[in-house]
Amino acid sequence: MERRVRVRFAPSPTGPLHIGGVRTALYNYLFARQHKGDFILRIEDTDSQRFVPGAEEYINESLRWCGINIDEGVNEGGDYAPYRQSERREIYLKYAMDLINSDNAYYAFDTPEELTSLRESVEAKGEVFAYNYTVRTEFATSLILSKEEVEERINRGDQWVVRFKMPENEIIHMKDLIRGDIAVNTSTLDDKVLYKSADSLPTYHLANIVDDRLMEISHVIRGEEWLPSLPLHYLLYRSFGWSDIQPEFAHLPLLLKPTGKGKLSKRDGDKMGFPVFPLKWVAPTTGETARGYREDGYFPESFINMIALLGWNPGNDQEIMNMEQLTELFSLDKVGKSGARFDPEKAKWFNSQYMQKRDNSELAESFLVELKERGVDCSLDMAIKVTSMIKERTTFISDFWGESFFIFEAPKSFDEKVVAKFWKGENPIRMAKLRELLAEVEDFSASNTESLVHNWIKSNELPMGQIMNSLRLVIVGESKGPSMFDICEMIGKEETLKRIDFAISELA
RNA sequence: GGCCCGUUCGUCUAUCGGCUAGGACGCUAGAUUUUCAUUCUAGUAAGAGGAGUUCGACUCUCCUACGGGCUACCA
Repeated sequence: MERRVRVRFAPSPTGPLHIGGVRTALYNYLFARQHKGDFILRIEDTDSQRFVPGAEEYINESLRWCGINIDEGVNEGGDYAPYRQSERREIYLKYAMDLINSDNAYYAFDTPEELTSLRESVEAKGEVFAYNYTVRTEFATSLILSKEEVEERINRGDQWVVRFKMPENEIIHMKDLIRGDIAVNTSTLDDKVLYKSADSLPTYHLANIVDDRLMEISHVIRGEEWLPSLPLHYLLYRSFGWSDIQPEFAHLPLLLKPTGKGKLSKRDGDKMGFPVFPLKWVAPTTGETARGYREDGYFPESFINMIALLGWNPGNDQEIMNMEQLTELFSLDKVGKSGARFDPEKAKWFNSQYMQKRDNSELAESFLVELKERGVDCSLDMAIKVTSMIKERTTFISDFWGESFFIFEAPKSFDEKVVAKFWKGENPIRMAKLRELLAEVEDFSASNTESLVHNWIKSNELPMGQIMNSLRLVIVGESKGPSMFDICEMIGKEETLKRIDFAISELA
């Protein structure tokens, strides 16, 4: 019998959710949906030192914005609650004790300070310090201390940790859904801390394995940075006797900087001018801010489409896909093995694609918000007309104003280069004549003015380019924008004539 | 340093032993347009290097180089 697919996204609330984290969440979500399984959000807040207020809310809001729906989680609840590890703390100690009782782990009484200084002195000699089978008997641990001594130390309040007793010289064979078979010799691994008495909390490794088991997780899909700890996780499952029901693993390639070395970081975004986070973030303590895709004007569909293709593809040339299509097409064996450099230019291209698909009235409503802020009075109807006129030339809604300001306000100045090029010879006189012609026009619709003006140009054998560019200079102030007749219709007869008059007197 | 993972156009990638190596972004040129942009067309550009297996290798194996990750009482 196939077991029910249950996957989880398990971020740590230590700050804003990174774009790579969103991708991990997305792949988990797509996998769950495709297999009619469950997508779980588990908050891994076992590091009391690094906890950041607001980070959990940020994670939830980010996923909501992306359209990644959570089946079970801190806000949604579920049969396996609680989903916040800090609320599950009493669970973990028992499992840590089980490991000690089965001789797979042991108490260690050395303090972090002792270890740091020891590590430093060893490294000063150019050697590598590893807390493993070669040295563990040199420390105060339950491996060498008598049972009574261990109890006495614990009772008198000495701090302790539980460390995993990593086997010596054993080859661990693992399977990764993306990378295939992997083997590691346990002698290269160390005795990881699983539980710490200082805050009565487990470390990631213990909490993760215990919760994945308890929550009946079927597939662990996570970032490649976890690959080195996969042998430990295998060994933990084995020590608990859960090897036959452990989840399958898939380690995702990392997101790399657009240029240079290393993985994508907040600094890259700051330096190159693109967001690294889905939403804007304000650090609660420092007040430091980081821009977000939402605030930068990206559509969530576009954002999702873009990150979905970072490290995965459907195997054909299709690039524009919505969540339903992604769900249908997603496959772990089409996930790439190597890290993907992030390309901000392509991100923009995706948004312009989605811009064209967007409904005009929806876009217009967003545009109206900006117009209002600028003190521009505009009806929804008008905004829709403007939108349909300019959207094909934009990537973000924030581009709208720059592409349409001349519809809402007359030019106060005129582009010098365009003036030099077109406001010469007979053109000023021609504009005066054109003004007379337009003053007589009753029906100011684009189609009517267009045919009238074109006829006038033809019958008088006037140069089309000179006339139209001069008119554009007069009406817009520079050499850009959609069809002149559309613009004239939009601003109306009165305004058109006014602008011609103003330009003639101003440029005289 | 050690361990693990990876390596096709500048970037994201297709190819699962037969390739004249395909698509997209970007860039360049041309066409369309009254302008700018859009759009369309075309061009640019890749299998890290070396051995081996094979009739045949981008695809499989090994070595080297390079890149990435991990190496905390962080996740």
